[in-house]
Amino acid sequence: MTDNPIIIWFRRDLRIADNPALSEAAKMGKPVICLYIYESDVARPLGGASLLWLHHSLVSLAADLKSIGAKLYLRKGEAREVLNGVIKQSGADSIYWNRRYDEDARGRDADIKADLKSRSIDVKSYRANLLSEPWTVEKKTGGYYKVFTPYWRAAQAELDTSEPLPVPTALKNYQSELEHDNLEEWNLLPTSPDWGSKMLPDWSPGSAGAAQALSNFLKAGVEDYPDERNRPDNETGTSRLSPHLAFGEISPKQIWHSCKSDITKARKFLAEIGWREFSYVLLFHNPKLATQNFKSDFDSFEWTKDETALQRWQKGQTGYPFVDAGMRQLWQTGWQHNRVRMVTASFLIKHLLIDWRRGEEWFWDTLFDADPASNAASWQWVAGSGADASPYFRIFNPFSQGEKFDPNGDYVRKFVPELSKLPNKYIHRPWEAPASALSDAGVKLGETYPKPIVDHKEARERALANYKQMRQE
DNA sequence: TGAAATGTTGGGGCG
DNA sequence: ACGCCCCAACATTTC
Repeated sequence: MTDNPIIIWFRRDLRIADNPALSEAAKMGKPVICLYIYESDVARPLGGASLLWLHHSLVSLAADLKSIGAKLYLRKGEAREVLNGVIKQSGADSIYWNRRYDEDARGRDADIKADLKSRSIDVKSYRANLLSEPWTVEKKTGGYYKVFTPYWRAAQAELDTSEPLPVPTALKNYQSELEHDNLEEWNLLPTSPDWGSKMLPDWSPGSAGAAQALSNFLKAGVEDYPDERNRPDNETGTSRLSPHLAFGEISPKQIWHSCKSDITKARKFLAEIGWREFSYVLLFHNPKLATQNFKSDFDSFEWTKDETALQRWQKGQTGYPFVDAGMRQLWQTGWQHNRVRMVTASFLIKHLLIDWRRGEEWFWDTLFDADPASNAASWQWVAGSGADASPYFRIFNPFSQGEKFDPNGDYVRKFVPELSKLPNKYIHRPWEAPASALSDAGVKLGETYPKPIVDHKEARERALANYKQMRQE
């Protein structure tokens, strides 16, 4: 056997446990070069929140690798050129990686694979971030599932829920020096202003943080998830694993395995893993999922181009406390509770009639968990343009949703502090509060907190009329 | 994983 | 005892 090194190309699989590419490379007994490339030629660059997370996740991965005797090499540039350079410098004769599924990355990976193979480099790719490949679950009549429930029923029979791979122990690190970037020089962290350091105390990027989040969630009781997941005022009601999953700091298989002792108890929670898998099926078969209506009848829909309204939604100044709390939670913490995502997205699309793609872009930029499949599929779900989508007439009421799922107003008070002294009765609808209640709470509508940007009833009727018209055309 | 309008039922107040 | 009205509570329909 030659002693030529193997390159392990890390992408969105920033972990050392249950990492097939890494484990397979370790098995070969050859020196390994662990490499992360900050690709400069991607179709859709990461958003600001994702870049911040990536920085810390890479720091964490480097430490994890160090603990098993390996170094993480960082390089910026076009993947093909970087890989060619590393091969030339190191004499590597193999490259292993874990697959990714968005069209741009898939295309690049396929080109690179063909090119390297033609030069007798051994290229191997693995499934690491999904429980089944998006092309494997098919209907009996052929084609892929476009409705979640039958998809998930069929998929569960085919999921790979085998034991997650352990952290490789016998890793032989490549010993010579290689060209290497300094992470700081990539400038992934925001400066002037440094909004990042305020966001991170809530989070711990990296595999250890992911494991901790999972353990906290399971301790709180996964059996309570079906109800508690709807309560944004309960900080332990959801797993908060989404950013960790998005960067591959934890694998869906590891999550599944942690629930294995009682799958029934965890069924609702695991169904959310199922939605993630389903989103990847949709993305795989619809590469333009983030920019093109899944249902083409929506192509004729005339969205409004109200920049002021868009900005008020983005900054949490719509005058609907529950919506504003959600948008401010996103801006301040890089995350928004799932129940609230449905409400804020519905508000942008249906109350303001703004194109779902504007919302998708905003979430892409501001969410730590921004994911090419989940983000696009979920926005289309709310718009009604997606597969198995929310029906056009489903319009979330921005204040009754708050009253139902944040009954004590704790969530609103946390993120919309200027309303915090309002009594529960009016916390979700300050425009109905009598003048005395407002003045007692120090609220001046239109000054300290905005009046509703649109009237709910009118906006609802307008949305129904517009959607109805589109269906008739 | 919706909201609102409309329909139905049944108890209680009351003449 | 009876009919009538009101209305809450629940069910069904519609968007």
